[in-house]
Amino acid sequence: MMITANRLPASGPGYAAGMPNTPVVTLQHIADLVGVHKSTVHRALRGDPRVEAGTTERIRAAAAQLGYDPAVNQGARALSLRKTGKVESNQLIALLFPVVFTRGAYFQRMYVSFMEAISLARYDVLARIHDTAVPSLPPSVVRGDVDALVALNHPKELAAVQTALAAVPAPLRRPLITLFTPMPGASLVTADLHQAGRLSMAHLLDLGHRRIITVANMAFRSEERVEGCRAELAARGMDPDRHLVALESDKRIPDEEQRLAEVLDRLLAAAPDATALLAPQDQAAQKFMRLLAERGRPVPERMSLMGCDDTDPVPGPGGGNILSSIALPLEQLGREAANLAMEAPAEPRTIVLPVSLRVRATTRPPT
Amino acid sequence: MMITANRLPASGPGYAAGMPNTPVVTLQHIADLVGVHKSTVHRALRGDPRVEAGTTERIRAAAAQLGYDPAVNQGARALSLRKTGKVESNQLIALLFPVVFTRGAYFQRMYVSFMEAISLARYDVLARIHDTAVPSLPPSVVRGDVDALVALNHPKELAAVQTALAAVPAPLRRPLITLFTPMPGASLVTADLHQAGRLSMAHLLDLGHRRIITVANMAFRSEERVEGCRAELAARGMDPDRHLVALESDKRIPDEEQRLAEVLDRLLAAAPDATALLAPQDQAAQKFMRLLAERGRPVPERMSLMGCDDTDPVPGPGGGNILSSIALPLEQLGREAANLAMEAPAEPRTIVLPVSLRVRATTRPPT
DNA sequence: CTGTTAGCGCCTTCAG
DNA sequence: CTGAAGGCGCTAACAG
Repeated sequence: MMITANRLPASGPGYAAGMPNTPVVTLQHIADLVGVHKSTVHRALRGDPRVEAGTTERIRAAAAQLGYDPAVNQGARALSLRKTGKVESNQLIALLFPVVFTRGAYFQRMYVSFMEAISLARYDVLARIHDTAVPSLPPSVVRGDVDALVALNHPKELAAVQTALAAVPAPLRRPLITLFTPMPGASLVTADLHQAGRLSMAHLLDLGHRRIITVANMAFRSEERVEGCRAELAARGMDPDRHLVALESDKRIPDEEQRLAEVLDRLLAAAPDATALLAPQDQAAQKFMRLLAERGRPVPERMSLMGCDDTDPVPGPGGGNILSSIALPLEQLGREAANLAMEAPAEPRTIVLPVSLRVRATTRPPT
Repeated sequence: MMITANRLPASGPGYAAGMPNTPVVTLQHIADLVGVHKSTVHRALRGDPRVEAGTTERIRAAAAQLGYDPAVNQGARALSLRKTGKVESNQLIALLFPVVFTRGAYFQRMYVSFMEAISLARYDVLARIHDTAVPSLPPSVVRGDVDALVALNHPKELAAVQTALAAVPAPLRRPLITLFTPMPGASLVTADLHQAGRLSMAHLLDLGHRRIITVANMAFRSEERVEGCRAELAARGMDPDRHLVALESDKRIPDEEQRLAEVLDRLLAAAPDATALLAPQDQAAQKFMRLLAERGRPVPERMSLMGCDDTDPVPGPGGGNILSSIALPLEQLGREAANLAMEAPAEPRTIVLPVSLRVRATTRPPT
């Protein structure tokens, strides 16, 4: 192994111009100024009641005067605390996510509320795009500089994160919080996707649909959603296998448009009498809508269509969104993940948030 | 001053379950294993040629075997290096931005390419939402943990950042890179907004427009854009004051819709014979379009309209974008900011990227 | 109530 | 070519 020397250029005159040459203030400096020992300074600044009130006062004043900032010497503090096994919060949460999620409203809505919750508490976010190409953990995480990790990704990548995390020394290891995908030993923040399946199925059944098709593998935990669909059928005493046809899209087809067309054609072949399509995501719903029209099944006249997530509106003639969908509480998911991360609970916890049905114009009784 | 004890819960059994109890490996551990002094280990791992080749080999093997990770003990290294005034890169870039920018395509496009460039180089991003409500610098920045800061904000907030930065001890202070807004002593990455003004004005003049109205204070550095407009007129030997009417919107009006309506009414009153409107942003353009229609001046029949930024499409009847605009290289801006930050140049540098005209359907010759 | 000491892990200088 | 010692700034245990 090789420790690469990766030096930073020293702050040059360009930045020094007009900038004060503030030195690094240490406890010793304050001690010298007040005329006490540095450990007394340490105790005074921590509010140790054993220090005489007057001394504490003088020390605090000196610290303020010198501009002492405990944050500056966090490194030394962490080093020292390691001796006794204590860990101090750095007010920093790591967030790992794949590149693909940076595009699209889905992730953005969670991300923004996550950032807001973090910033509100005066924490910071260590963001890293985490792909299989970059499987390593950020140095700050390895160093134990973060209070917790939040990871949003597919199971395989999450497993890689856990493996990497297992390799960091136990005292520096921090809790992991995943979004949507449960991982053993990690906290989980998710939406009730089973309920999402039940609600969408209930809506279509209430409208009178009896042959419904869906794609089983497109979004996070699609299987949970499909299970919910089947559970709703079962709860009504109906045969899931008869009323719901779920097929998987072929992930080997790189082009999304083609992939959707291919699975749609298979679905329609398997259930030519289907009257409703459950799309696993709004984005896909929009595309399915066009594909269905091309196949002589315009939505909603000849086919009802439901999205999921309620993130990407399908504008109708009036400009408003016409897509019936299941709304996920994305903002709340981001917030809950942030709050859980800042709590950094010693024991893994699971938070499941409710979803809600949004009935709009793409669903109607079958003709 | 008070150093608040902000302890983290120790990693509990929940996380330890199935997790190896990896200890923190230090140079001393390797030294013990190989039977040499820890300073020899240090030298060997750094590739110091003075160490005997065989010894180096054995030390490296031992390090690998124990799973030594230099990142784990960065804190101690930084502490020690402080003695000699050296600074080591943490592969970490701070990014400060206001909440408002997290919504909308404008920021997102820059942000994603910024993150991608950073991640590609195996760096990380320390993200903080920086508002006037949270004027302090992240502890990691104060501690000198980042290699550079990138800040995207309005001049007042940027000034606050510089003030806060001036207060951090000189050896821990890192270079600042701003986007769009030049600050003395900081690097700048921006688009050629003067050119944006010239190009949009040139386009309208070429179409035959002679009375053009615009808003002077809505986007970043609007004044530069307006100056460009005037420069184009001057370059053609035309009187800027006669052909261009620029007014400021009233920032005290909280509702954006109302604010735009108010300035539009003033503009139309000041130049009733105007045939074209230059909107400072695409988002505003979309709203101006509706406001103009309401005022009996439909775009483009009775009024030509240009956006700026080319971020928010205005869908036409065919679904495609119909808004003529000036495209800013937002992805490139993000990338350049990232690269500049990772270079962390000692001397401030300025990067100005070109913009380009996008002619679409909202501009046509005056009738 | 306050001072002294040792040590967290590393790097560097000085000895040998 | 390798070892020993000192110190970065902090905290905690031990003296007084």
